[in-house]
Amino acid sequence: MTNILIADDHDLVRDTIAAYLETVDSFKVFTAHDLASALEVMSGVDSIDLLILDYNMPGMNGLQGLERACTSYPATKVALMSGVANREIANNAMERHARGFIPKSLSATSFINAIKFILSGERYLPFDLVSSAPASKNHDDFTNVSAREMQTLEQLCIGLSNKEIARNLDIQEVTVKLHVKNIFSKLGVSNRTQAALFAKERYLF
Amino acid sequence: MTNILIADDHDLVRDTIAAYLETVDSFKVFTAHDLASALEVMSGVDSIDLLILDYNMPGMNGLQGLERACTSYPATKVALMSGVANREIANNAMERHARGFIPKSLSATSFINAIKFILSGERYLPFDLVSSAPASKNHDDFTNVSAREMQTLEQLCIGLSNKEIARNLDIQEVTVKLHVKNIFSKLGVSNRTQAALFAKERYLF
DNA sequence: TAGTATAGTATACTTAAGTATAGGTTTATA
DNA sequence: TATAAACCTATACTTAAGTATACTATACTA
Repeated sequence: MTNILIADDHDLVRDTIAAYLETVDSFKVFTAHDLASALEVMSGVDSIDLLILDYNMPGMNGLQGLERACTSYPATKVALMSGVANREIANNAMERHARGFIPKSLSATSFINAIKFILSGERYLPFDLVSSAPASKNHDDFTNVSAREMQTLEQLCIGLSNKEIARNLDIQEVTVKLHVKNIFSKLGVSNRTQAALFAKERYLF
Repeated sequence: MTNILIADDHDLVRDTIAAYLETVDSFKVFTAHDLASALEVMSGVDSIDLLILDYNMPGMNGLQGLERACTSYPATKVALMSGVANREIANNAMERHARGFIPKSLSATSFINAIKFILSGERYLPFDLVSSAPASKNHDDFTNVSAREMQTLEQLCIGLSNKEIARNLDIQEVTVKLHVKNIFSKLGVSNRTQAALFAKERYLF
């Protein structure tokens, strides 16, 4: 027997999905109308295999609710469901260890398939939401770079000249040159193009 | 009744998959051992709903076989199957209108789910293959750039100096400068850093 | 309080980048 | 066979980029 807990504040949506899930397969479905009551159900039932959280639901607070559920019940697979198929939300959710992102625009059969996928250990993200997914930032290579050098690097990353950067930061061009030179040695590159590419590859700006 | 044609040159793999598909659901499964015989079956049967092509199979010729099948039978959903879960191949296949990419490392239940997904109109790509997928290239902004200028731009995009580019292309530095200047005006940028960023943003190299 | 890091400036210099004009070759196309 | 386009080179020049050393000033820290 597979236990599924579905949490959504829209009664109609939640209950019809629950009813549908119980008809098509041997699922035992629990429901909740917000995050608090969802976590309450979690603590009362022996084991929920899959927890489906609505993104726009009291207590969710963006992706904080997702993280809270994931850390509180690591054995349970947690998926996020949302009415708007936002790419950024989906990617952030997956980065925060969601097992799946379920847009409500999905067809009923696709919805079932997605749930089966997640239950079988796969992670599910609709293809049209991942066709160009931005990777996460990597700040490790920039720990030695000072604040002012960082501002310089930021302007360098849009292809500005030293003179333009000096004007924008309201300092002399020689000072910019100094910052630029320090950036090179700290990043291990040898010119401004390499520095810009280096930062961009690590999705700094 | 749903018709599925599975084409793979490994008899054991193909026939066990076919047998498995017929047991779990109401699928009518056809088989082929290479692309030529697959297309032959296609022309003989009224309608194949899903065609599964093995990437390493006689007649495939990389992704040419996929394209051939897609264009010859636009009404049929075509998925690519491969023993090695290569990200680049998967993305290229999806760009070439494959309805799914199925790594053979998939579990049996996930395999079934993937097929159901594709049959229901979704497109399927395993999540671990898309966690940081590069977007599709955009060549529109580079139609006026000549071949030699393109080679120059490529080296410029790794932060090389004019002198280094000249050495690599075995031409004089002045020629490189000419190419670089032409690149600037064609791309509408004003220095090499902007040119590199411009190309990178469009995933050219 | 001496040391260290960041930040800014100044002067001076070398090298690279970028612009401009002129002229040459090959190759494909009208 | 012109005529264009891509490709390459030469000379000459201006500006930007990058390096080096030396000198302030502030703020934090051992």
